[in-house]
Amino acid sequence: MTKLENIIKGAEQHCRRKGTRLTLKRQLILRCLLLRKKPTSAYGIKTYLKENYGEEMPATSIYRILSFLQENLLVHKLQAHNKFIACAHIVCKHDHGTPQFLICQKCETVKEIDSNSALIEELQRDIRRSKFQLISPQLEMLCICNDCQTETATKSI
Amino acid sequence: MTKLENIIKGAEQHCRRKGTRLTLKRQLILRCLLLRKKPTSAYGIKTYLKENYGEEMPATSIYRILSFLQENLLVHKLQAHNKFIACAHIVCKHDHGTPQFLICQKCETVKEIDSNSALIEELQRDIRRSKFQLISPQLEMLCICNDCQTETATKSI
DNA sequence: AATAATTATGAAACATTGTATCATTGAAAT
DNA sequence: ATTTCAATGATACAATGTTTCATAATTATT
Repeated sequence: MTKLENIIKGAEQHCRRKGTRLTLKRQLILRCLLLRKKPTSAYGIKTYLKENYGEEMPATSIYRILSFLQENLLVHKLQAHNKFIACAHIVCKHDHGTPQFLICQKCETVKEIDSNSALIEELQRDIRRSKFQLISPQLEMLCICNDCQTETATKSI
Repeated sequence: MTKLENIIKGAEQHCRRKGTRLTLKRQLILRCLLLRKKPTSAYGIKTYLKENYGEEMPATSIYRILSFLQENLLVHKLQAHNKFIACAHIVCKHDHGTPQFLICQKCETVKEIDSNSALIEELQRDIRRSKFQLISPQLEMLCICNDCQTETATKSI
């Protein structure tokens, strides 16, 4: 079984456990995001579906399905560019505490890292101290990735 | 001198030091954000200008001016909702390391907090370890503020 | 199995956010 | 005074997201 199919199967199980359904359309959109790897906008998915599956899906449905996938922790929305990306931890026991995304501003590569959980806990303490309660823990950090760094360095010589 | 005028004066000095100019239009938009206090969209500013100053400003100009204010560290853009807010530290020696915003999802109140800088440094180390380089350090955390929490708690009784 | 109830998706129209391009105005500099 | 550069205006458009109402598919109930 391919890795992709394995992830899809994992996602199905995950939904079943939560009492929700990973319908074919939802599966299709998850597939897109898994294949694309890079963050993709809702309309980007629309185009991708059209070009690769001949499937015309209305924007409303795509947004709805993306919401479903987010609620079921299968997809993250990157606020920084209004784009979506498949969760990197669908088939591992990794918990979904506070995902942290490093986003390259040049090539849009995204790396989901796992900082020291003590660090995250301290951040949480700071938040509680300010009388706020974290509801959607997610950190996005706008970066330049190593490849793009060396690229520009070379160019400027 | 009012606090507002004091901040505007501070912003002017700040620009002068950087060799940029806080023109009247730029000042006007900064004023809006300082008065509104809550995060405001570009078009929200447009409406505000119209209603409160009778000033019709094209969207392009507003976006341009917001970019200017961001570059000059007078305004932050909150990625989470595509809205803008005046920097809380225009007239203090506070440095602009890594601003951290707690954003209430109900009432949109924003609190700019200052976590322990050791914490931020560790986050930076994690990033470097992943071979990324932070370029626009800013953390946005989606929360519920204390007021909205107690409000819903009361309602549910 | 037939029907009702619920959940999921489609379609159309629209609202909001953001940008590209080119023209115009205003300020600063020689 | 004229040139130059910086700042703003105007128009058109692209991209993102939502509202509303209709239809289809699934599940539950009899």
